[in-house]
Amino acid sequence: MIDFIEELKWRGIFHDIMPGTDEQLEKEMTAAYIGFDPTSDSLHIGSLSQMITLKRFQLAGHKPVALVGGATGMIGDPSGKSQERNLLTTEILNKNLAGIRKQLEHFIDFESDIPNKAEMVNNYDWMSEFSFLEFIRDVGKHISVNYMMAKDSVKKRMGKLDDGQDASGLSFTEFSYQLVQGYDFLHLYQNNACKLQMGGSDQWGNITTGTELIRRKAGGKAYALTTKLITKSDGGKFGKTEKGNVWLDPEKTSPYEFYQFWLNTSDEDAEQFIKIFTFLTQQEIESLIEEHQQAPHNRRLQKRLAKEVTVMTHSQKAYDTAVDASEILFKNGSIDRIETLDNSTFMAVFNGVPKFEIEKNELEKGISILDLLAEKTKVFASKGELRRLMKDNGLSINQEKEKNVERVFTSSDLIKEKYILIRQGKKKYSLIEIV
RNA sequence: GGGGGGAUUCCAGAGCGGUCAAAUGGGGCAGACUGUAAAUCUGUUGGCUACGCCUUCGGAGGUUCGAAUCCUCCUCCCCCCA
Repeated sequence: MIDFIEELKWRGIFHDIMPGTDEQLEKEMTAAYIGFDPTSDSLHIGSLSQMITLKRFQLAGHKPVALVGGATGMIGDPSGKSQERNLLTTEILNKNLAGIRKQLEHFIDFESDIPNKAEMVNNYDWMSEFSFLEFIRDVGKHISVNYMMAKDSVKKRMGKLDDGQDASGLSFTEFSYQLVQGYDFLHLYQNNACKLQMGGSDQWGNITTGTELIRRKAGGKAYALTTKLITKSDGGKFGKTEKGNVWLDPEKTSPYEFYQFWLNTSDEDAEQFIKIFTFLTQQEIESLIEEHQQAPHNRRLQKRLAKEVTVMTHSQKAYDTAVDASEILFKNGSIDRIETLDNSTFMAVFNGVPKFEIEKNELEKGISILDLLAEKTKVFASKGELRRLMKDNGLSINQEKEKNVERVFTSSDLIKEKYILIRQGKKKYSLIEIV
């Protein structure tokens, strides 16, 4: 059996642990849960490492429990937030829960007939039954306000900040979040024999409220394990691009963009990420790192990382298409190559590229480049921006550099009889389609 | 309640009657180099029918030939003393 904690440690994701956790894991098959916040209808790659942690836990012979926060999502976790959160409506929450369930099922085995098959629970199922009075009598009585106020996530929102400014304060609703999450742990401890809660290091406070509650109310012993929050070597926030979050839902982030995100990982981060986000063995990873250091320009590490994560998240097919698209868009992307693509491949390659439309007859009349790209379509925000780009030699039309501001377009400029391909700089494509 | 300071272009932050579409830095975009990396260097960064015109310096008025700059009122923010 794989030593789960050792595994997390060499992968560099281990953060903190409550004493006794390792003994518990050695002693017996243990159930552990991680909570997922339904703040959106898809998880993004920030949650990916948590899902993988659950998966590793399962591979180590233990039983993972994925909790979707139907109840806690209604409240909002103050951890890591400097401002009071807006509440989600029930309708949005339900939609989000459904989306997240689907993604969790894709990663973790909830189906097969193994003793440690995964379970999914929704804390709304037990919290919605709770009356306020019952809750404050049965749960609130066991935890002191002093204890709750000592949490970092709460302290940061009260009194003065380091720079002397007043903290933003937090509502009773957010203050009570940790109790609700703590109760989840108690509930799962009592009903699902769940003895361990895992989460990001920002969850430590919430998790220990749970173990405390279990100790006081059930007289039981429960454990906590946290993983490091993933950071980038340049200090930027992990999982964000200019376009925002990188989502696991292919509708929100196309497999091509997803693949590109991982491919563009910096050298230092790639060494870290391949350990965290793949199931490759230590030997495999070490030899990859060594290969990469020998010939960094080949970017073997990034390619392998991107492959593993894309196949795992989407599919082998989606990965193949993403690689094809990358080849076409970055390497030998001659216009002839693009012209000879069949329609479905063409659409796959340009899936996720912003698309703009133009009336057929406008093009037949002939239209100037400035009007086409900055007036009729909004490929560029202003004509000035487009002029500047052309002056800097940064615009390509159908893969040919274009510097002529007077250029006029007609039907003869179409590729595949209905598109004009615009490229800004090296990698930013847009597609105009006639309608 | 009393006293003081401030609001400037994406952000930070100069400007304090004409030479201001507004210094400088950051960020963005592009070019060179390269590995679709990092670092570096270069250009660019309100709009347009472009050697000119239009819209911008919290909001509304006013003084002036001329205002981001002066005056009045309003809104919001911060600091100090109670």
